Amino acid sequence: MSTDLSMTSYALLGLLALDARTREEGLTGYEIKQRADRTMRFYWTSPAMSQIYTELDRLAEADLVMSQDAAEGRRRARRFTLSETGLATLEEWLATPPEDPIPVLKHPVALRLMLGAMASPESTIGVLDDYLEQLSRRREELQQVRALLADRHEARYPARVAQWGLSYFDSEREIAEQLRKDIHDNG
Amino acid sequence: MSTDLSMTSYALLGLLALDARTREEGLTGYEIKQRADRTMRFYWTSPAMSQIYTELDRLAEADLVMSQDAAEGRRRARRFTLSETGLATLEEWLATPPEDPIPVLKHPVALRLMLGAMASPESTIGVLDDYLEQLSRRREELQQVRALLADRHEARYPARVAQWGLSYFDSEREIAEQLRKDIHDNG
DNA sequence: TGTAGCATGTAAGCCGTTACATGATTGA
DNA sequence: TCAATCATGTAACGGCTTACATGCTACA
Repeated sequence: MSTDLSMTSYALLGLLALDARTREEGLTGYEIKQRADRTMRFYWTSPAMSQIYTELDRLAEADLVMSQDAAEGRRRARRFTLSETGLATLEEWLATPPEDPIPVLKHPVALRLMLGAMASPESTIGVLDDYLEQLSRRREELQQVRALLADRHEARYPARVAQWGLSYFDSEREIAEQLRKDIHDNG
Repeated sequence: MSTDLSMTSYALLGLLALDARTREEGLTGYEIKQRADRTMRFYWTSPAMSQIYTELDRLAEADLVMSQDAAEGRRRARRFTLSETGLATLEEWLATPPEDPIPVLKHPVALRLMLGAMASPESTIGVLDDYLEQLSRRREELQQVRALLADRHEARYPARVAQWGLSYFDSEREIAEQLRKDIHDNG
């Protein structure tokens, strides 16, 4: 058990596990991508389609997922479900606390801000404004996801994660506005 | 000009640019790594030593940095400084607002929380507690960096970035505590 | 005298992306 | 009938990490 998968593998197993609670047929690679785009991208990444298929092949090879070709009449499709080994692997992973739980953050705006002294205050403020705009757009998207999950007891954990994301966006908005003002006032 | 470098390349150019304002000799790869470990890792990544050397070679090849072998007597070392082209490239990059300014966040704790329903509340709370502990450790480290920069006018932009990081840690602490309580109360 | 820190590099390999290619089905 | 969406895959490559290898210098 547990040939040490990548985080993204566990994430895919997780999406399958979540789905298994409400459906039986499993998910196609395409559908997994949609789920990832809708929620996972906010606190992880949404892997490229090609990677999802590659990853699913690898997981199938390791007997962590089972694939089943589409029923006749329908468009060609492979539907993936968690195997028992897959479920056990996922549960084992969940029970093992992460060695280094600090998130990896790659913040292009902060990177630029570091060099703000090399640019005009106006252009730095412009970058912050762009960021603020993107933030509110993203926040709204996530807010809609959150709304779909609200009050569904089985979805309370995903709802909490969405809440986390909203809180992050709010905090970013606040500090970006503060820094904007600071730069405006003090250069 | 501008053969489209990776973000990390710009980050390295940025570290060289910051250093150039107070020193003339430039930095060794080793010293760049130290700078990156001290500050950059909080909002970007601190690249592996091997990558820094590889990257510096590439930048030197493109005439964006100049390397100079150590003066005699000293231990063998290559010191890197920004070239004029390098400075121009960096300034051009700074003037071009990022196409997609949303940070990439890979949050292993949020990923696990998404699947909290598969584990016991106690174990999920344990993960959050570990996270909170790491957070406060990290916060303290950054606080010290921040303290070093405080009140030095030339360092006001790096100080702002540090401030940003502190605000992020604070926000994370708050939401993690809230969610911890929520899970404790409602499972 | 020996260990920690300074300093540089090569090799192998993983993870993930973009670009490309193919084809079926639905609905306007 | 034509575009959008569903659906799957291959190839090439970039970025970054770990592991490994080497050697000097300061200092306890």
